[in-house]
Amino acid sequence: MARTLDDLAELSGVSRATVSRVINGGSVSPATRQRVLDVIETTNYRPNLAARNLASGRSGVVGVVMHVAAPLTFADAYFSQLLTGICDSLTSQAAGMMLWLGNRTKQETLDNILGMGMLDGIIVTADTIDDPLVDGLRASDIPLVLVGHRRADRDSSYVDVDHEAASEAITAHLVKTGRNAIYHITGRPNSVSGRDRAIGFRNAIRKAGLELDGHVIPGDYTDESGYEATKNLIASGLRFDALFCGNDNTARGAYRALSEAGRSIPDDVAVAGFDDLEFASQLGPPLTTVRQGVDEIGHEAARTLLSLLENPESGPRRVLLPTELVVRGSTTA
Amino acid sequence: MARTLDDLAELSGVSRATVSRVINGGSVSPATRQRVLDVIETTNYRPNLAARNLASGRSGVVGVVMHVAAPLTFADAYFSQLLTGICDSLTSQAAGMMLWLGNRTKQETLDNILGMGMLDGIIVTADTIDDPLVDGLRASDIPLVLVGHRRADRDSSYVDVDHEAASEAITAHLVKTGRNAIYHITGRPNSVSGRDRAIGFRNAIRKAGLELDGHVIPGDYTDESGYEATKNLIASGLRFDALFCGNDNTARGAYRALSEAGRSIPDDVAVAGFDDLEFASQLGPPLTTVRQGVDEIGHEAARTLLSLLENPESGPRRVLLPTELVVRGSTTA
DNA sequence: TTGTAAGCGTTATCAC
DNA sequence: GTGATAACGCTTACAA
Repeated sequence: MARTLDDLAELSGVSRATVSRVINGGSVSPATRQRVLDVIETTNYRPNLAARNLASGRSGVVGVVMHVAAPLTFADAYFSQLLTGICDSLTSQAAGMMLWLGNRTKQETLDNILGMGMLDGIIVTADTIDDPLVDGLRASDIPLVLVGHRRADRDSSYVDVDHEAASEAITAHLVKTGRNAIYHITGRPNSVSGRDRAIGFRNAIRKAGLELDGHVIPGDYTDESGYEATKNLIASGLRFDALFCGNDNTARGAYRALSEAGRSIPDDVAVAGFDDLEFASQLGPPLTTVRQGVDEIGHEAARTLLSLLENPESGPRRVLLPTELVVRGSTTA
Repeated sequence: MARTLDDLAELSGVSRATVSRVINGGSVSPATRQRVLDVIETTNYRPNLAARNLASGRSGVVGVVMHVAAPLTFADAYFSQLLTGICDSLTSQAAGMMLWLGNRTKQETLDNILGMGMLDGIIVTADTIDDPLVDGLRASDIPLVLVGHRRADRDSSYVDVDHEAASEAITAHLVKTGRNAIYHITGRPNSVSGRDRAIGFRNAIRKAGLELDGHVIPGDYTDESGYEATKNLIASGLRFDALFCGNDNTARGAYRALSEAGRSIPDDVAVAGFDDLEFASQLGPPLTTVRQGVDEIGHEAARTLLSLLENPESGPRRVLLPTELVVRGSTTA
């Protein structure tokens, strides 16, 4: 069993350089190429990545960093789906991936990642707005694609959806269906998506000329926060006929609180979410929400990074994926 | 900014070999060591993994392979928790990890993984009993730790819990609390854990001298399978006073069916699960189940592999982690 | 304790 | 189209 290029070279009676050309697609005569390919086939040869990396400067391995509070990582289906999407795309492109999960301190993780010293590029996602790790990574000279962390600066590549526009759209839908006392239970404080969704909500409410003051209630993307916020709102005695929740989880919590209070959805209160997770369509009534194809985001992130590596000169990639407003029974009769 | 050992050597006025010794803990005089360390500190040097790997034969990177049907990967909290545990342990040991998710064909994945040619070892988990990928990996000469895939052969290292004993224990608990028409809704066919849990169930029933024939109903670990199986059982008109479900998800489905049929838990039917996922304690009534510390399994898998790499001569590691019977309201008044 | 030098398995630049 | 040959950055005998 051939272990090195030299073995292959000897077995096929050519030089190592020629074997390398066969493998990497240099110009070789059809006859020799075939001969070498046969030998490769029968010997079950596998190139040594480390050596290849050392000689060429690239490794075929990209890093995936999810700098997210540990328990949160998979509580929210967002991250698992994202990881699945990225992994899937990368594998099909024959690129390896190294993974960093959780949120250790910036420096520790940074040393760890950069110390790897062999990553062609990095896909990074983080949940807080000003994540020092993201900044540290951006400061390094390794190609980077941010996910769900859109930046205003001109030199970052990112893949994201337009949370702001989507939120404005779904809020406008609530307005259009006749609601006029609309509240928003926000996502996690300091999260990029939470902030942007709240902005979209405010925009829509302002455009509709509706009351905004006190209509933004802090939440944190959990079922519980939706439940508590809704319960408090009910207890406050304020009139409300629609709830735009930071995500589907939060909406599910709101359902519970409304049901306990005997308020009917959508007759008394319309409820809208964000994400379109699997359970959204199975709630009673089915939840109106914004669908963002999370695995598609993952795929696109991988594609984007690979294209960036392929062609680094062509400047940063800035990809905004479309969302879809999914209207179901929770907002319309 | 120093990029190579040679840079460091020059800056600190010693040879490259000495710098290498400082970094890898060879014998160096305190004075020179300090001098070199200072230079390393100020230059923010990071060793090149590929070169180190090429020269030493080890990379500090382990592979993690989860050969599981894609949609299943994170539907079951088991795999996410496992991954989190592994990742956590590995990172804290300064070991990198490469990840392969999903279940592509054996050969494709195998080429991909082995072709990496730089992994020090692999942690592999798969859901089916005879996974060819697992066999392919075992056939390679790379150190391997199996998770949830205990093997009888004498030369595999694994980390698992004793599904069989745990199932026997929880079934015995049902017997002891006076149940005598006990049914088991199994886990996924061909899954290692599903098979072992069913064996444990059978053992307990036999020892109790109860009826076993027809009492093992096929399920697949999903909520739905629990719901359907229970519904059918009710429809069949057969008397039953206890249900041991393949996992907590399945038990949740059973709850729904029982509730729809107006049967009370635990008065009419006792229900038991397996896993002790977060929701188990929040069901009404709280679910009696088996707790297996999944993240601990992940930690242990990482530790085991690292120890195996450290000391390959000392033979395979075979770790069975303890489980805990958690008795709650679903089986006792 | 320290330095010298021989690899590790590729890729890539030359000549031929 | 093909073959020498010099990197790539590090580890590790072996000498000194």
